[in-house]
Amino acid sequence: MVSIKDVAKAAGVSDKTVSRVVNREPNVSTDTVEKVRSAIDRLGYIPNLAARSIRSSRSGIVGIITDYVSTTPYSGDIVRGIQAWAEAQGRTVLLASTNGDPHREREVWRTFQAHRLDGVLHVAMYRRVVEPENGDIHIPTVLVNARPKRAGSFHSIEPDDFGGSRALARHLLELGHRRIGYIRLNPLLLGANERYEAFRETLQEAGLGQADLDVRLGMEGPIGEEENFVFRETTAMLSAPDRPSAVACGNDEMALQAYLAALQLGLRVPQDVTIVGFDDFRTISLALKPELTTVALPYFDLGWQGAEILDGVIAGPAESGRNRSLECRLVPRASSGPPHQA
Amino acid sequence: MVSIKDVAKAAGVSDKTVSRVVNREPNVSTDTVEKVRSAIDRLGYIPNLAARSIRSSRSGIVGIITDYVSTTPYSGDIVRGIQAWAEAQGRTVLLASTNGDPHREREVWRTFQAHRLDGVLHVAMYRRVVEPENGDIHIPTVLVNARPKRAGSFHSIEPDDFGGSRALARHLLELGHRRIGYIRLNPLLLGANERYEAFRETLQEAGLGQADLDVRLGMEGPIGEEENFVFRETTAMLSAPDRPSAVACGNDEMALQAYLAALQLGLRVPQDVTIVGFDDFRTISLALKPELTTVALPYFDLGWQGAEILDGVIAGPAESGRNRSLECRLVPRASSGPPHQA
DNA sequence: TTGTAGGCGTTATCAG
DNA sequence: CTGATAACGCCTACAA
Repeated sequence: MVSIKDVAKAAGVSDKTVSRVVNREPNVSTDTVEKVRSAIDRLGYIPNLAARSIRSSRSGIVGIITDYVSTTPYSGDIVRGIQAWAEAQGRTVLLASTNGDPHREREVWRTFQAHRLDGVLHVAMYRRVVEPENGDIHIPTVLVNARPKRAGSFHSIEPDDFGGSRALARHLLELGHRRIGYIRLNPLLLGANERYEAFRETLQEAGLGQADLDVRLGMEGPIGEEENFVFRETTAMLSAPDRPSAVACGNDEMALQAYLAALQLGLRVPQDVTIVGFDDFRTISLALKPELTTVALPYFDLGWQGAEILDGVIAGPAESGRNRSLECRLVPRASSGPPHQA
Repeated sequence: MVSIKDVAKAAGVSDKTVSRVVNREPNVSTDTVEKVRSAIDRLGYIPNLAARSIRSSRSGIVGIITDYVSTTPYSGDIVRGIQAWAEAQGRTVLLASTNGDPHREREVWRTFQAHRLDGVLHVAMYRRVVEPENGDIHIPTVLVNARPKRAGSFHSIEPDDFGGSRALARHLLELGHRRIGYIRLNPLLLGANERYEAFRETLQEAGLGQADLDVRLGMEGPIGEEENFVFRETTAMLSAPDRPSAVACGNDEMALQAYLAALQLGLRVPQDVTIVGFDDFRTISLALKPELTTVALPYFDLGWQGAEILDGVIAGPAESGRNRSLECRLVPRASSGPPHQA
């Protein structure tokens, strides 16, 4: 491996001078710079960052800790967002995952510490409350798609499921729907309740009563091995004589199953029944015909902005943790329309 | 930051002795080990890997280079497979992506070199032929889900699309189908042609003629912004008077659209028409009702085994690159059945 | 503008 | 079994 000394020898200068050129320090004659540059190119010298980080005790690396394999494969976008940011900054990203095992997580923190990471993004693949198992290891940390157990103990960034769900409900109201079905997500998911509550609340404010909202549980059980009732429940819901004119689903996967149930009953989307989802999981939302009206989860931006926040924490004094909320925008497509006039 | 010297002082031994204990070298008295261990715990000492890698010129880090954002979000499983292997080995994973930009890729290789990575896994998110842009940087490298442009220039590991597609065709033949539709993937994808060729060939060997196979192009155009004809073509195919009794789709997303087309025509799956996919993209294949018969792409294992191969390359002498092929298994579910007896 | 001495945290070598 | 010493590649401090 060619080192700074080799370059120095080849260029006929001291190693410190090479160092100066590499780090663009001032006070080096144009001549010398030229000589050194050419030697660097000729020898293919690349500075050893490990050696550099020993001196500066700054590695230029940020770590990502993820927990479970995603329920929504799309949540990998969070990681992409972080990466994109890191690349734009000339930083590097170290990746580790815990599989939800606290013991494993402590190991990861040790590894991160051993690499002297500048900061850590603690990413939850589904939105939830977390308590990082970092023992007594203090590395600037930001929680992404999660909030800390003890408010203020960490900076964090989350999607605004609540607002997104309100927008969705308003959309259906504006189209004229007055009898609406709702298929709930697994109650274990933090987003599940917010989405449902926002939806219910918005309809209530518009004057709809209990009886106008037909709520069914779509999934239940431990994450990753839940039972799935969506098809059965939607079929039941749409077979009833007073069936709703619109069905809102907790996410896009559920909406897919609602489509199948509706079609199997001979109902057309959206002429006979409006179906909407949540997440804008595009593999599904764009593959469905007609394409699915849904709410976009800003996964990429959660990652990117989370990284920005982390950068601030690394640089500045870490005041008490703040929580940032990211808008979830309504994405109106062809699966929603006015109710069928029976 | 507490260093090895602090521990040495606290334990009343030399720093080398601490080093011995940390690295589990032999020839240290139980007594000393005990003393050192306790000092380490007391002080919370964690070895500085950067310093270690300076001496040993081995970082213990492997890099992952990915190209495009996946067409199939499931292909993130390749990365998970690598990670799982790395974690089992006590190695760490550095992540970078190129977005398909050769300039960017050269930068990534420089960064990897700067970190003195032990090896690199060059991962393609859709299967294709690649030519790593590593300039004159020589780090042991294995291509995953891809093959090298110049055969033998790199080790590589790929899924056996061909074999998987044969298995799928045989499955349909065994069920008794004799008139079959096929929706082709974007021809730009390497897997597209293999899947189609294997399928056609297998049917031909079974005595089916040109007229028994109705082939349609499902997608076309640059990756990520292709035009999608699946719904339209499947609808046309299944509306014909001599419609096929089974439709094979290039992947599961296409199968989803084929379902919608069939249902909209009032056809039941599988009683009226069998539909099968490819990839076993479970977010779709398990959400479809009935669940989708498909072929599983061994993404996770591509990652894991790719990492194993890399480990061999790092350790041993790098003989000329070999290509390993991973089986794609048929996953029979409820969407395939015998043809309807008209 | 340039070079020298020394040290960052670790391990290899070799002597004790 | 243990420790002194040097070295890894780089940078800080200071001197020339």
